[in-house]
Amino acid sequence: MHGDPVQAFDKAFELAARLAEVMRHALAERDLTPSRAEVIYVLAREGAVMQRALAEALRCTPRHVTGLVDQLQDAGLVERRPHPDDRRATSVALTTKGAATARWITESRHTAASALLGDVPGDDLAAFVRVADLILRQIAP
Amino acid sequence: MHGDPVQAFDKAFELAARLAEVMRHALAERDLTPSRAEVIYVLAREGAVMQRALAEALRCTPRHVTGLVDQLQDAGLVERRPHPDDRRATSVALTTKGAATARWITESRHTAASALLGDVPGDDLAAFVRVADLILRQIAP
DNA sequence: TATTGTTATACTCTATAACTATA
DNA sequence: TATAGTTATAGAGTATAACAATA
Repeated sequence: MHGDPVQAFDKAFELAARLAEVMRHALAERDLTPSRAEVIYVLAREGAVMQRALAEALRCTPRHVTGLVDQLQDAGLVERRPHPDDRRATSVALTTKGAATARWITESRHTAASALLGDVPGDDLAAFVRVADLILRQIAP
Repeated sequence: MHGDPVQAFDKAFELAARLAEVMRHALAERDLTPSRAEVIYVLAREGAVMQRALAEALRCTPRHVTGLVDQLQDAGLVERRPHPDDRRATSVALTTKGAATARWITESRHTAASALLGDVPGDDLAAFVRVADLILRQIAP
């Protein structure tokens, strides 16, 4: 069974479902959800960001961002600040605790990657990334 | 950047999120959700199945199966029948329309697999499946 | 008039707990 | 007493629409 597209396709979906489950479970340890974690990830990468920009980054509605930021703010991970140039807008940024959570996420990623993939031959990993990239390009938004 | 575990790990998650989104979108065309589609998939593979067994196959609660079967029954895709040996139990099976939907799912899978992976070299596909299998074994339930 | 964010409302997916009918 | 399924209830995630303040 070498290189059957349907087999690889099914495998990708099975992997998708299981990884999502594992990720939800790991994030729950810090009372995070995939969406909340993505907010933290975006803020760690980009610094202070308008809620509107968050909605675009997460591809969700502004209303939903309000809720996510509410939750993260209640948990002390982010803070709202008035936008310096536009008094309608709200700027969101990580708190010290939020930055620590971002580091925890990064470390967990590295730890899990080593545990799951540390023994995989480099050529196989490279092929995996090639195929994944190809799929991602073809289903790009 | 040949064979970085963290890169492959991140790629797997990105792929997971996008494929889930694509699948939800494709299934919505027939008013299906991933869970409802999985019920159909199980029934297509195993024939008539007790609701209790469905709950185990989907790794969800019996209560949730009640709801899923209700929805699929309303849509005319499955039917409930009394279990021949146990009057407490309910047996669920595909209707003719449900069997047709199962075939549509299979065809869609093949079509999408060809479109997304038809041009990928066989060796890369095989490596992709190898890595995916390795990850799946390590995070097995 | 258009845009930022919020309040109000609702739908879907999923879970726990209590209950009924059977085993 | 234990099991199969259902009713009742609840919580998370997400969406649309109407509205406030500001641009």
